[in-house]
Amino acid sequence: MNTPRVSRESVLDAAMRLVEEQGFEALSMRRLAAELGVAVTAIYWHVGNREALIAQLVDRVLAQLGDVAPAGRSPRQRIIAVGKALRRMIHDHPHVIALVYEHGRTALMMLPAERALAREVGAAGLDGRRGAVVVRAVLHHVVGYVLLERAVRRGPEQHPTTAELWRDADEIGIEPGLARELGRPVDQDRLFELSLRALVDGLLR
Amino acid sequence: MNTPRVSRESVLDAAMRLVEEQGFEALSMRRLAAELGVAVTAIYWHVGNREALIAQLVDRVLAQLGDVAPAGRSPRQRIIAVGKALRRMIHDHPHVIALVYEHGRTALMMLPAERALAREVGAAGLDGRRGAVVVRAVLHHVVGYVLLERAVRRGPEQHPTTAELWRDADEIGIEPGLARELGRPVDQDRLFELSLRALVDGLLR
DNA sequence: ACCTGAACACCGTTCAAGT
DNA sequence: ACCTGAACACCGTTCAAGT
Repeated sequence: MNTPRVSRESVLDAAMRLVEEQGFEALSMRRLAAELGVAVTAIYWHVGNREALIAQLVDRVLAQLGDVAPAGRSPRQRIIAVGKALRRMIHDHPHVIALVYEHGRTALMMLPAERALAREVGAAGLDGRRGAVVVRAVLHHVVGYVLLERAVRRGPEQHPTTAELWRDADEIGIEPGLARELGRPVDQDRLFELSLRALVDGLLR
Repeated sequence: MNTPRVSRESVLDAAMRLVEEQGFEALSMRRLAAELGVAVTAIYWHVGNREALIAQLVDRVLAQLGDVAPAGRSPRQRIIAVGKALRRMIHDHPHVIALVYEHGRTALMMLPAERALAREVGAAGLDGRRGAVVVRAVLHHVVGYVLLERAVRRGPEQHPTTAELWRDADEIGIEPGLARELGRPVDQDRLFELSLRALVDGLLR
């Protein structure tokens, strides 16, 4: 009886490395096997099939993520802080969101932040119905924003550049100063913070 | 000289049908060929390779989408109307967003709505810098919201159901009435409209 | 308990060859 | 100009067989 060549953990480790270094689409059973120096079918013994492997990867990653820590004096400030922390957390683990999104477990990823928001909203003294709307609206705004950031960033070098798209804008009734501004690249950090603040202000009014 | 068996258009038609009926992942060159009753390689002659095929599909779909029509009396109402129309448009073409998202051309899909928003924001009398923030914040909110809706809807029947997730909430400092409310299913239409209104209110203040 | 090898049914893509 | 067939390098998965 000789020691096992791989284990569930070593398979997950290698899979995680593959995803982090080469992206989600590089994760194939055969490449994984080659990486581990083992026959493809050995992997199946340890983790089941590909879908199960990904599920276990998602579980592991979600466990690592950790809670978001709110900071600030007023409930309003703390709600905004949770939103910013959530975005930062997702940004710090770009491979995670691909994995989680592709496997349809976004709702679970958002749960810690949802709870943190619920605490702050409760502290702000809102009743259940109005409070739930605030929690969910903020949560949706933040996560949706990050998903879109990802989608747009992934875009190829656009054939028509952003500036060109707005060159003819005044001909179709768009104010020139506005068109010029919209032709510039977006400062995502600034836009995120401004829109989050506006949303929270609108919700707490 | 006999007539061609397929054309660029017939290939795109068949590909579109495949995506609409069986989803994006069902679109393979070989299946497409089988559907058309032709050798796989014939497709390559007409559309290039798979990536090029998808690009042409995206172009065609974006051309079909049409503009969003604003309605309402005040600029504020019209901005909200554009946001709602954009979400409806994306919802009406669920296969489109998969295609566009997967191919990184989300920014182009948003352009008509962005222009409609720019007109309304200009009419509201905001200057360039502030107006651009409003346009982009609303646009990001709406599209991000829809992307997240998609992600969450795709989630498998969660092992822990939503209600269970909030059962122990009061033990970790969450107000019971709020926890009960968060355990209920989300009314997406209502939440979308409320959060959009709040965002616009916060932005126009 | 743990691993291999062969086999099956799929992929996308290239290339020489046919009409 | 338009299409075929063979070939190559990939996939995920199952199954019988080995130790």
